[in-house]
Amino acid sequence: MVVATTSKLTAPKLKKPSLAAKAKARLEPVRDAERTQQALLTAAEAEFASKGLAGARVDVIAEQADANKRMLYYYFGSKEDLYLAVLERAYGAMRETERNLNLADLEPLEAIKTLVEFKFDYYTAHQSIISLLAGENLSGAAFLKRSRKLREMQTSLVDVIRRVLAAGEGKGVIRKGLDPLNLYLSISALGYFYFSNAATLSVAFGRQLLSEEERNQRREHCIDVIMSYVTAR
Amino acid sequence: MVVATTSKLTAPKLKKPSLAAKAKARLEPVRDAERTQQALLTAAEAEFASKGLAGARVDVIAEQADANKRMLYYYFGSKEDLYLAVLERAYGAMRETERNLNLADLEPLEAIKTLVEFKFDYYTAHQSIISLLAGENLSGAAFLKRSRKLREMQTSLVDVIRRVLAAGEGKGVIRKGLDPLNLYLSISALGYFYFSNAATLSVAFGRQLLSEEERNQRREHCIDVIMSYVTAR
DNA sequence: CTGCCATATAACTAACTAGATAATTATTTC
DNA sequence: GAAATAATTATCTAGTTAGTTATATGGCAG
Repeated sequence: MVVATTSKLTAPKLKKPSLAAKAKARLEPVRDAERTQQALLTAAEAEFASKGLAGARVDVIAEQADANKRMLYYYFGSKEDLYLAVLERAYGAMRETERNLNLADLEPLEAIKTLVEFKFDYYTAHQSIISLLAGENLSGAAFLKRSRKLREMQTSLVDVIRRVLAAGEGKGVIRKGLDPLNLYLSISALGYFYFSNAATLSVAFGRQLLSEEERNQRREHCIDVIMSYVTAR
Repeated sequence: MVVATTSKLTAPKLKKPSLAAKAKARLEPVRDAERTQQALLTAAEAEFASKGLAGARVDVIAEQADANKRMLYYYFGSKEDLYLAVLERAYGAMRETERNLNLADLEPLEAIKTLVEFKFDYYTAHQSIISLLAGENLSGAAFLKRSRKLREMQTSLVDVIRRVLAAGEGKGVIRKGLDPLNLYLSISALGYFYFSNAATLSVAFGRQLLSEEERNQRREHCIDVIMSYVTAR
């Protein structure tokens, strides 16, 4: 049965259907600036998250987005500007979601617990933000600093926590004298580290840390640590 | 006064004195394999830590080490092998120091506190390990996995913590039912995150987080969080 | 003193990669 | 339905970078 194998040699190269071609088949417009930009952003997020800014390849991004490389430059100007766009989108989305928690409306202890759960669950669902942040920190936050959009996003979450802590103190349910910034850092840290260092930790402990079971245990543990820290006794 | 400026044009190129030249002046041997290797490793650690594997430049490493680039290949084979050597040295040193803490010899609560302090202080003194770990995690721990030396280094620290917790439970000073692995992760996390994400956090909060004062506060906070979690009540 | 070789240097190259050029085609506008 | 515009493609290029080649020399064994 040589037929099957020879077909590989004789058949014309099968070009994988382009995004435009697929769109046509679906009766969507062949040319769609918005769709192409989103496809590029999404592909770029995956590439930058897994390889970092220096390790990422613009050719790979274009290919993964089913777009011509020229479109990347057409819409984003340069590799670095594309990276910045990815960063702004991912980081901005996280901050936005965070803001919408409306912690001030909850009972103080419930508000703290909600924040711990949110942080953990957001990282679970959006692990690329971890990689992007890690890469950004490796470069001294060069791009975060450069971004007007992100600099202006200076969170007021610490102020929210401050009010929550004050309310809790007043009701006698939260320890006195807690520092809201350090508390926020610790809440972030407990969740972040587990995801950011899962790869090396899994090797160090010879154990798959990211399994669903381990993750649920870790989630409960994080809540436990923070709640036992903030609760008045 | 044109003299000073023209000298730039007429003077022969000033070669910066090579490592060998300096050694000669000091009456040290001009050729020293060990010294060259260490210089390369040290320069590489700085370069890999600040730029990551992909962003690092072998030419920069050689130059910073006052060595010829060829020596890098002579002693380490390739950029990746040099990176692995850096990783093994830095990671190995941390694990080695950790092992020497002899936590089992301390009172249970004192042992936990010592570990928290150690982690925080080690990161303070060796911030490049943070960057190396961050880079390694971005690549899914590809190199850590590849390293026979590091894989064999599987820490027994969790077992030590397990024994410390058991002893503390027996004496009634430590909460019952704590999970040693999650405790170790949390202790690491509280210190690590503060350093690994200092750059982006400083932008997000418009505040220099790494100042000595902030760092000391953070250190106390970390101790406080962990001790209030583990202490029986 | 001399011959050897580990250590070191400088100059080169092949491959890669971000970005540019220029021509082409779909969609919109009037 | 023609002209204008926006989106897209294939191909090229200049600069960079990991790794190599060829050559030189300091220091030690004998």
